[in-house]
Amino acid sequence: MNEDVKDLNLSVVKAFTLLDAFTMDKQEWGVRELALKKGYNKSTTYRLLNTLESLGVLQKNDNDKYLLGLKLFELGNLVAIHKTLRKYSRTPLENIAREIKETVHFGVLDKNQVLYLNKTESPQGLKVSTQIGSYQKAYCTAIGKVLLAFLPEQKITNYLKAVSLDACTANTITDGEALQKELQKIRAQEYALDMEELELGLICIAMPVYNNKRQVIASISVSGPSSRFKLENIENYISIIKKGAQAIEASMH
Amino acid sequence: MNEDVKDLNLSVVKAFTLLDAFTMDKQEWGVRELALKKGYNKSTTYRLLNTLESLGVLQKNDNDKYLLGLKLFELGNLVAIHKTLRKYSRTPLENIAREIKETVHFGVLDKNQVLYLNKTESPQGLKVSTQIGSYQKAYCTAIGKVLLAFLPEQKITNYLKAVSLDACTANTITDGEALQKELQKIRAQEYALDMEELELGLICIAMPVYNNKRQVIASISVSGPSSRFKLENIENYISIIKKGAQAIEASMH
DNA sequence: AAACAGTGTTTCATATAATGAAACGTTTTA
DNA sequence: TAAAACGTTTCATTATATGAAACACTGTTT
Repeated sequence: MNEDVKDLNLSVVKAFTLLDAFTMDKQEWGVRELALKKGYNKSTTYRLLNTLESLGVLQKNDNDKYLLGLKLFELGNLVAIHKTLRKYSRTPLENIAREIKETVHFGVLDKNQVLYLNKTESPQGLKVSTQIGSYQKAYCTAIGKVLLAFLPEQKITNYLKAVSLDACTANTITDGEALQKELQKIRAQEYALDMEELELGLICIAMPVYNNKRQVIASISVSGPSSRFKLENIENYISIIKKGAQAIEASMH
Repeated sequence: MNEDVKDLNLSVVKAFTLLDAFTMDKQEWGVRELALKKGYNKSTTYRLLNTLESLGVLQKNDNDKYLLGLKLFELGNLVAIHKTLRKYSRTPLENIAREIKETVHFGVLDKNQVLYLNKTESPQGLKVSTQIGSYQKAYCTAIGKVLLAFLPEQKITNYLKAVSLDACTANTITDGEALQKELQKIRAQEYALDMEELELGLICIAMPVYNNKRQVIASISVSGPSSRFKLENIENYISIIKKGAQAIEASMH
C-alpha cells in the first residue's frame, strides 16, 4: 500500500494484492467479498479479477467464485532460484522420512523468514503439515535457528533489530541475548532443537546443508509430536539427517 | 493484446505479458531488451518491472537483470486445482520409473493442450526431460492422445476444429479422420502409443487415470529413446503403468 | 584521455485509461 | 412477493499511466 512512493504501477500492485487474499484457508473469493476485504471498489475489483481470469492467473469455479489459476502454477515452476535445491533435496528427504517416519522439511532463509522449499510427510496419522512455498518465523523453529546461526554476525545483528521475538509458546526464546547464546550453541553442535517453541506438543530437530565453500545454504528438519519424539533418539536422528544433508551436498558439487 | 475488448486492465495485462517472457531458455531480462521484445516503451517496461520487483514477483540478479521471484513460487504452490492429483501421483510415478527405468510423466488436458503436472526422470543418461507446468501438443503425444480419446465426442470435435494438426515428424497424424480412428483404437485398447510422432527417436506409451465415476481425469506416460523402447516389452510396460494408475485412483477415493 | 555506446533511471506535459456511484439484470433467501 | 444478495455495465470525471527526451552511470573503443 504505502510503499516508498517509488512510482509503482498501482493497478499491478492492486492485482497482486488481490492475489494475496488467496490462501490455503480461503481458496475461493467472490467479487464483493474480496472488494470489501481489500477496501477496493466493487467495479475495480471486478475488472481486475476479470483481467486476471482472462490471463489464466485466476479461474472461475462452478459457484462463480474465483480460484488461483494454472498460469501461476506454470510461472511458479519456472522460478529458477532454489529450483536446483528443491530438485536435489527430494530423494534424500524421502530417505530420511522412511527411516525416521516423521515429517521432513527443507528450507532456506528468505526475507528474515524460513521459506519451505520441499517436504516429505510422515506416513503416520498424527503429523506436521506445512505448505511448500510458505513462510515461517525463523527464531522459534529448528530449521530457522540453524539458518540464523550460520549467518555472518552482522546479518544476525540486523535480524535481531528487524524482527520482534514474540512468544508463540511459553518456551519461545523472546530475548535477543538468549537467542544469540542459543545460536552459538547451535553452531558448536551443528544441530538445532525446537522444544515446543513454535507450537505446544511439537518438537523439531534441524541440521545445516553446506555448499562446496562450506557455507550453510539450506537446512533440513524433522518434526514430530512430543509424544513420539524422545530425546534418547536424537543421536540416531542426527546421523540419519546428516546422511541426507551429505547426499544433497554431494549432488550439488 | 487484441483481446475481446472486454474492458481489461491494460497494465495488468502488460505485467503478465512481461512475465511470459521469462522461460526456461531465457531466465533473465534487462529493461531495454524486454521492452524491445514486447514492443513496449522503455519507461513503461522499467516501471512495470520495478513494480513487480517491489512485490517479490521478480527479483534482481547481480547483473541488474530481472529473474522470476519467490512470490510466484509461493503463489504457484497454492494453486488448488490439480494439487491433489500431483500429490497422489508422486509415489506411483516413482515406482513405475524404478521398474521401467524410463522417464514417467503425469498430465491433464488444459486449454486443448497437455499440461504436465508431475514427472519422475529416468535414472539413465539418455532421457526425456520436460518442464513441470509446461504445455505440449496433445495430438502427437501418447499422453495427449489418451486424454483426447476419452473426451466426450463433442469436445473431440471442438478440439479438431480449434487445433491445426501440424506435422512434427513424418509420423505425426495430421489428418483429422485418421486421428479420430486412432482415438477410437486407444479407447478400445486403453493405452496410446506415440511412435516418434512428436520427435524422431522418441517413443511413448500412455494410459488413462480414472476418477471414481470412471471418467478419465489424467494420464500417465512412459517415454524413452527408440533404441531402448522395444515393442515386445509393451505388455510388460502396460501392466506396470496400470498398477501405478490404479494406485493413484485408489488414493483419491 | 576522450569519445562512444551501452546500461538503468528520472522528468514532465499530455491524453489515455482506470475509477466509482449508480443503475441493471439475475439468482438466492426471507 | 419482497427483499437481499450477487455479478455486471454504464458514463462522466480525474487520476494515473504514458513516452520522448534528458540524465547518470558503466564499460569499451578509439
